[in-house]
Amino acid sequence: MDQRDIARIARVSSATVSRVLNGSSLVKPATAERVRRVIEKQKFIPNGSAAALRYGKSSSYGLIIPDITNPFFSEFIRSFQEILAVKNRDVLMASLDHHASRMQESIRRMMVRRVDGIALLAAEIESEPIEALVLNRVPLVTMDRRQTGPGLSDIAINNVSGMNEALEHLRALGHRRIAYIGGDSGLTISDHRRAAFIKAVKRVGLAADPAFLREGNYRISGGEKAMREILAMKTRPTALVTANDMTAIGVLRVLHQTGCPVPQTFSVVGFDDIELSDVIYPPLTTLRLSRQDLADTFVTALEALSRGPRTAGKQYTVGTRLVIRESTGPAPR
Amino acid sequence: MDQRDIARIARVSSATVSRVLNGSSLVKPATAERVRRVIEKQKFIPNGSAAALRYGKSSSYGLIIPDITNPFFSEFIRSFQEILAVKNRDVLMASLDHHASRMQESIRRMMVRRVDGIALLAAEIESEPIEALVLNRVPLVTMDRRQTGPGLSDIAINNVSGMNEALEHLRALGHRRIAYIGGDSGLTISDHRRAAFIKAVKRVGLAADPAFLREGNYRISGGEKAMREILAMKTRPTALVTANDMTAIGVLRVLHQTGCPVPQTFSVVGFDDIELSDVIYPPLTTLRLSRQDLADTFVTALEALSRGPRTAGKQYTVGTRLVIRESTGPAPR
DNA sequence: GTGAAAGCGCTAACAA
DNA sequence: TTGTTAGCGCTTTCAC
Repeated sequence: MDQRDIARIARVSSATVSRVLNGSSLVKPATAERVRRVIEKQKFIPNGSAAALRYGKSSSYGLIIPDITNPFFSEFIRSFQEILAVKNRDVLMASLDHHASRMQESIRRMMVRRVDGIALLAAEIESEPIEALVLNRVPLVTMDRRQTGPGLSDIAINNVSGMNEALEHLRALGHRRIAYIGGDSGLTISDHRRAAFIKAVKRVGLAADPAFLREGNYRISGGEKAMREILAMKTRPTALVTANDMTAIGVLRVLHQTGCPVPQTFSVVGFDDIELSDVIYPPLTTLRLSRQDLADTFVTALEALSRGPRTAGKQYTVGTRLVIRESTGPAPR
Repeated sequence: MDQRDIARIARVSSATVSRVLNGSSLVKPATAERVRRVIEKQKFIPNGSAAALRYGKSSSYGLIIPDITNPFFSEFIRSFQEILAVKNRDVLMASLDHHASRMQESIRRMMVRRVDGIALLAAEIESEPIEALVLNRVPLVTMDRRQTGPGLSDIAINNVSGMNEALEHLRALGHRRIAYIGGDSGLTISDHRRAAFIKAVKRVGLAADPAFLREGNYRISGGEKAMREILAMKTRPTALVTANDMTAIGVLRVLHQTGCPVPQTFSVVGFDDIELSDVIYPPLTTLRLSRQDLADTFVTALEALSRGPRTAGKQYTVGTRLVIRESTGPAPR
């Protein structure tokens, strides 16, 4: 069953059916109505592949994330899809799950599908796949790479204001030794966040002790490992800031196991504000990075780039802000 | 850049390029090699829409889930995608996020894309969208609907063996009053699971007190609400079985807040074994339902149905088994 | 072993 | 306001 069949039954041409389907104003209302009725009656479903072939694009976007089981990303996906569903666009998702090698393969699959653009929230990307995208005029929007170009936009996370808030909060509570547990080192995202922490520490008049800067992996396990190392130190911090909430959950878990009450022995500040943050014990003080805002910005950026094939990229920013719950308290004396 | 361009450069016809791309054995190795080199050199990416148009199918599957932020489903997605990526198939995902109305719309979008089949892990489905799928010969594989037909398979969760294990475990620990917190009532999935619980209770020689059968919503909030109601009862249970781990987490949270140590005051058994189960406190005793097995079965079922347009559906089963951790212990006396 | 050519279903330019 | 028609890029007979 194709448009021609509908056309035949409705006694019009297939062009008219196409016009009706696409809401062209050129069709006489009565004709349109007649065609619509036939479409309805026949339960006709247009063939998206044909339209995609004709247009050279598929009205879908690719989305590449590092790890779908990290709630931050699944919550992001939800927002991203929701926004695009309203615009009648599909999402082709790929989760790397810590196999960096999948990046190439995912991008290729998306190019075969002729996606109208790719949102890349994942860690590093090598220049080769980027070149392939540029070459094929596929818009790319990255997160916190701080690099733009033709068809390439970036969304920076403004860690700084949030980190400043967090450090002021901790400082006001009397903390002077504050540690940071980052993400996988080497990722630009980790580096920026870490740098924002260091800057904020200095800003409140404290020294950034290198021993207090630990590495994690954005997962619970990384938080656990780093926290155990910290507990083994002779001079311990009294507060910890982590690169994301999963890391903070790992930290809390170790503290719980070793019988260190939070926030009496340590204050903990997370990053992201995943839904779980409000549900774990104690509810986590954290830097909120709105998935909704982030998803909105990604869509805006993608749409802007989709307008022209070599539109200049833009640098966008989304902010963070402190949400105070119960995992922070006065420094132990 | 299309196949004809490649053909021209390689001094062959586009048919030969197509053959090379699809690994046809009809091409002389030397020719194939030459073509491959040109493809490589030109960084040619075939157009999937054209192939899809030609074939009438898109080498992709649709996946519909109720809630992507429930770890059970995000873990499932990971497995499902991983299996299909190897087979070079894409996944078109839709998360309903508790808007049942999105089902129709999602199915329609998938039909427009001419998916080769749909995996439906979501709650209820009305007969209308199912008919549309059958009419268009789109294979459908559902979970725990226990209904099959031409082009329609089902994967039942064998709750029974797991529930029996759980009840035997609790019974051996001396529990006699055991409550159940289910999912949203009215869903076939909830009903089956609840029925399995009741059966298992009787099997270990206990009565299934209706007051001990509560309703939840598969989310943390449902577990919290039900647990608060249970705490308000005059005769309380000493153990709880929940319809999924998120519900159990809600239960644990309320018990924590009200100062009831687990498992000393209540034993709690979850369902699913999401990765978080091992990380919360206390680590959750739960009925493991392997996402890997489930995803494997879905793919197997979809592929079986894809072979012929009206292949008879099959009833599959995946099992559950008890994982004992620390949220269960001897009944308080 | 390879090529020519038809056609998958749709849209848009042009004609009427 | 509507119809005719030429492709979009690919696969697949059918010839050679």
